[in-house]
Amino acid sequence: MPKISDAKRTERRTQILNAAWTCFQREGLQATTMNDIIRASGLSAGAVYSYFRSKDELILAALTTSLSGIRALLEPMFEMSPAPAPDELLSEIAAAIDGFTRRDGFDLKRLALLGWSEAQRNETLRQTMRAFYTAFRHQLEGAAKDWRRTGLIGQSSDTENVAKALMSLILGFIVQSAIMGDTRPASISAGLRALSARS
Amino acid sequence: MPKISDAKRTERRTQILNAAWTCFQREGLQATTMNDIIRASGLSAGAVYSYFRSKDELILAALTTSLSGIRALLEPMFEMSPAPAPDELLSEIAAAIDGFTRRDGFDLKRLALLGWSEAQRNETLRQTMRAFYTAFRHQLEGAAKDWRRTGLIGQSSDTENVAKALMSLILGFIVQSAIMGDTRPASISAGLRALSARS
Amino acid sequence: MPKISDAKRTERRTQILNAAWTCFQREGLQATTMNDIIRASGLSAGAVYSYFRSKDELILAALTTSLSGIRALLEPMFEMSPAPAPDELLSEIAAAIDGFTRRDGFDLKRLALLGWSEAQRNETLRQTMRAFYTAFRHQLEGAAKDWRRTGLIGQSSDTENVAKALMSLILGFIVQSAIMGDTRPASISAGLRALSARS
Amino acid sequence: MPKISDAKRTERRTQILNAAWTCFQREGLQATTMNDIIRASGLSAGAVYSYFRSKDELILAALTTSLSGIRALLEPMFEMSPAPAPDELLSEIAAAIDGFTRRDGFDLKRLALLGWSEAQRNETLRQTMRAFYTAFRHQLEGAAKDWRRTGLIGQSSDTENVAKALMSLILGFIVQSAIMGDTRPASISAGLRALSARS
DNA sequence: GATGAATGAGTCTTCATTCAT
DNA sequence: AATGAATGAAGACTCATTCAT
Repeated sequence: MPKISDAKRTERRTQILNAAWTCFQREGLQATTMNDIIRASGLSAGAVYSYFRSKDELILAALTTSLSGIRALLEPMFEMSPAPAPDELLSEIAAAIDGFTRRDGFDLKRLALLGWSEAQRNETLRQTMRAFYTAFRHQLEGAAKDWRRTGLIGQSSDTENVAKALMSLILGFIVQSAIMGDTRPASISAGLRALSARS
Repeated sequence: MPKISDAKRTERRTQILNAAWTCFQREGLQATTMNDIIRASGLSAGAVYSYFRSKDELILAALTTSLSGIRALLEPMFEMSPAPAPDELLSEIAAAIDGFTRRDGFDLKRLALLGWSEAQRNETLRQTMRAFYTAFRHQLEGAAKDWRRTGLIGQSSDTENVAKALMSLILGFIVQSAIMGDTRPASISAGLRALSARS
Repeated sequence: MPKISDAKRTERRTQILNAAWTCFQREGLQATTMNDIIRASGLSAGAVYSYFRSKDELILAALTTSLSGIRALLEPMFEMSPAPAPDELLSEIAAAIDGFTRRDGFDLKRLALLGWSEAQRNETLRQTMRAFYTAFRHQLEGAAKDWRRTGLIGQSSDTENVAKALMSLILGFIVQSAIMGDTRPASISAGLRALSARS
Repeated sequence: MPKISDAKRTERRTQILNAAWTCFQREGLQATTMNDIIRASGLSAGAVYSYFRSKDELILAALTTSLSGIRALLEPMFEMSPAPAPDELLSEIAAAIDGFTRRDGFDLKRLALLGWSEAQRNETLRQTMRAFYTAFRHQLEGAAKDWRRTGLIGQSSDTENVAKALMSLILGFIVQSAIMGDTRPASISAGLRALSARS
């Protein structure tokens, strides 16, 4: 076969990544063997290794691609001006994350848990994640500044802390949803609303 | 040789579990080898295997014991009556989790992330965790009912959702703290306070 | 496409063999991968395989060609009549071998060592080498007969043994030069001279 | 099995080394697979790897042990005083090397060729060999000094060169014997004698 | 009861070779 | 004729677990 087209190359990469995602979710990152992925991808060992140099690179690619997916998914929510109220923003973000799972068959939440664990022993991954979450929190802080300006939250609020709290609500939603399976996007925002509304 | 005393047995188990904790945190659950644990415990392979039948059992025991540790740690906070205000309770719980890390040298937060990941592929562990978190959330809901009664939150609040939101805040604190390393217990409760205090 | 010209074919073969030589010397015979050679040759895998059916064939060709190179190099030394004295012949041959290395960038001596090793497990190569060395030793024996005739060595000398000793001196020079790196062509002939000149 | 005795450990090591030697000679160093050695040793993969950390370590050990064997074999020849005449010393050394092969079933000469080749790409091995051959040549030079003193060779002889020439004769004997199979210890010394005895 | 050497299935990865384009 | 992507058997090595002593 002569030089393969770029489109084909990308398609093959995606094919392998999809196989990897499927396996990773079913078995976990370390427990998935390269053979699992190779079989699931329908390609040969050599082919898979010509696209990803090692299992670690494949793990990194799978997780990084997921992060990009979420970024693309959440980006639009921060472009509304003025920002939706906290509980609305929260429920929209949680719903988006939840929906991603349903739409593509990949459970972003499970993958997130796997990634956090992996990040404990993979410095590159840790850096990548940290950068991603930092950027994401910056966007949350941008919304918080909006809210402060428009009086949705107090004038003296520390927007960084607000962003951290919102971030926690989202991450905590992911954990509860993945582990307990009984937590819907709306529950969290309703809970936040209740906590905010003193009688 | 005479049967070993129960006290001795318990001590040995703890010795092994301590070794396991140390290794698990440093290397991750899957990446830790039995040999790592055996060496760290100062015992022989046979000895370790006479206390834990398999690596999986050891992982389960390590995580379950951690959960018990947290339970013991957090129990007292739910015995105050009336319950402290939401932001106070939150910061106390987060501080307790954070402090556990510092005091005993075991990072409960890292272990939590590892455990969530492992729970994806270990049904027994998943059940155990689910039960633990459910019980914990019930206690949070108990506090929420207090708050509703005392008017700290609205009369029509759904206390289950409040518990879910609080739970999220705690779990999210754990994630942020472990991955980003820049989130203190007080930040989250301050953020919650800001979100609650409309101008 | 029209059939490639013979000249072109020969050029390509040489190009590949040069690449192979370079790699073999740097990495050893077995440790060199076909990919190394393919990359070094600037051709495609398919192209290389259209000139040499297998790696073994390429190894054989590379070594055989080297042997031919040496033969061509040493041939003239046996055409002088009468033959130069033993120590002179020895130093000339050693110098020629040494010079080959320097001139063409290929270290004939390293290649020789690699070849001897390979000959242990490749019958074809062993035969080829044996034939080459036998022929070479015949030429040495021819010189020895000259010496016997001209009285440079005793009348009753067994010229075959003389050839074997000379051959040893040359082969041993190659080994010492390649492994120890401190042996010059002149050293060997000086040593031989000293051994011959009883006080 | 509780702690194994040192004698047993040594025996196991030897058992593995013997297996390795056998395989290396039959197949070559690189072409021998660990599985070959494992099967030949009668042990399991894990057992072999508990004695030798890697294939490279096993190769190194096999060659190093061989060198020690030769050293032990040749040592006594340099302890006679005065040293035997050059041709006698030569034939004794060559005969010893030749005999080693026959006695233990291991062909030291073939192993030598394999080692030289391997030394091209293994720095540790190269150092070890260089040290060994240097020491050996020093002993030859010691004999040469004896000869110079006793008038067997000229007073102005450069003993270093004499040693290099003798070394060449020995190494060359090894090569010829291994590759051509028609060269006996006595041939070389007879040849040297002929070369020395001008009419 | 304790030991730790031994087991061997299973892991990741490479690489000589082929063949569709 | 040439290309180089794909193949897949085979390699080195690991590690949870066992069991003879």
